[in-house]
Amino acid sequence: MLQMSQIPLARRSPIPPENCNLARTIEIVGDRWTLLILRAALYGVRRFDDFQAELGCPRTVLSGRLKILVDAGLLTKKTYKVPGKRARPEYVLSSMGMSLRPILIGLTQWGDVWLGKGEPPPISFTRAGSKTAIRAGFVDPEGREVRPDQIRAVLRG
Amino acid sequence: MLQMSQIPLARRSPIPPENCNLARTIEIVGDRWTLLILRAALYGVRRFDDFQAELGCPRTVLSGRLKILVDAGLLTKKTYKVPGKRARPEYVLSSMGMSLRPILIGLTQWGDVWLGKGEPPPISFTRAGSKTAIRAGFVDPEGREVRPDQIRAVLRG
DNA sequence: GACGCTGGATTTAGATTCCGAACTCTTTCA
DNA sequence: TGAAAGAGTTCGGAATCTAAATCCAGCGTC
Repeated sequence: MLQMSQIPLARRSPIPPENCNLARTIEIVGDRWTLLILRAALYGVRRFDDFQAELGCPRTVLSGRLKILVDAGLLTKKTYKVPGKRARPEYVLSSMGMSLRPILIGLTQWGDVWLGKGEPPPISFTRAGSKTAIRAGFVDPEGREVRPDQIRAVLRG
Repeated sequence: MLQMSQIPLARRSPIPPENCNLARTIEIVGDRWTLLILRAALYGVRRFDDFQAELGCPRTVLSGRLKILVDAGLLTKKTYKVPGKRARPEYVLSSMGMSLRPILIGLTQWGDVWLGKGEPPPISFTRAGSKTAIRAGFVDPEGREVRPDQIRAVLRG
């Protein structure tokens, strides 16, 4: 993760995957169904059968993935009650899960660019009150953009 | 993906996963080994045995994942030749794969915050020539940061 | 030029996970 | 009393994963 144009050859990564926070993150969210669940959750889906209809995955897989996400802290299991119906659980994003939103948007935009087949993207993102699209990127502490070729990795110790 | 603080209940997402670029992206990179391969590649790993030593995954799985990434266009299969040795393939990131870097860095920083166990992150990112850390985020066309609660989703049509 | 070495990749067998459908359980409505 | 709806669990067969052994091609060596 050094320079954009050309990454020097390495035999191993500078940080062993065992104590890398990226690898730890991948252990949780690096799964097709898990990511699709988070996608649906960010669009407001909360209920078991709604997730199932949205994803089309086996109920047993959905059940397992929801449990993992609740245990990891990305989803919170609450109870909802429609009047005249019985109480049921719902799965809502915690702030831990919410903070993955920039990454999901970034993946969406990556797909728009590289997999979009020339069609305009079905969903785009703007600043509130504006109509021009925003994009995922990097900012310094003052909120100014840092272009990809300016990024440098710094190892601790 | 509307407002940060409270997402309204939805029975289905506004975009069916079949023609959603996020879902298409997840089909490619939504896999534990694939993401770990991309992580290693961004750190400069290029050779089969180096990937294998880095990831510790079965060679058959590695072989399959590399093929998927080459077919999808994220990796390019080239040939390298050490003098006195025979020519061998190496797998280098294409610009398509390179452009995933902000997302991988974003995932790293998400892990630093939520899975870091209080330790300072082993790797951080700065602007070239500076020492202050940068972060993944959103910018408008003029390069100014857009804070998460200012983001709005806009559907086409 | 037969032999071993080395790096890349496939084969094989067994364990795990996935999938799809059916089933369970509980409360509410008719 | 019966039927419906929501949230799961159970179960057998199919696909995938893992680990280890094997294959394969070219280079250096003798």
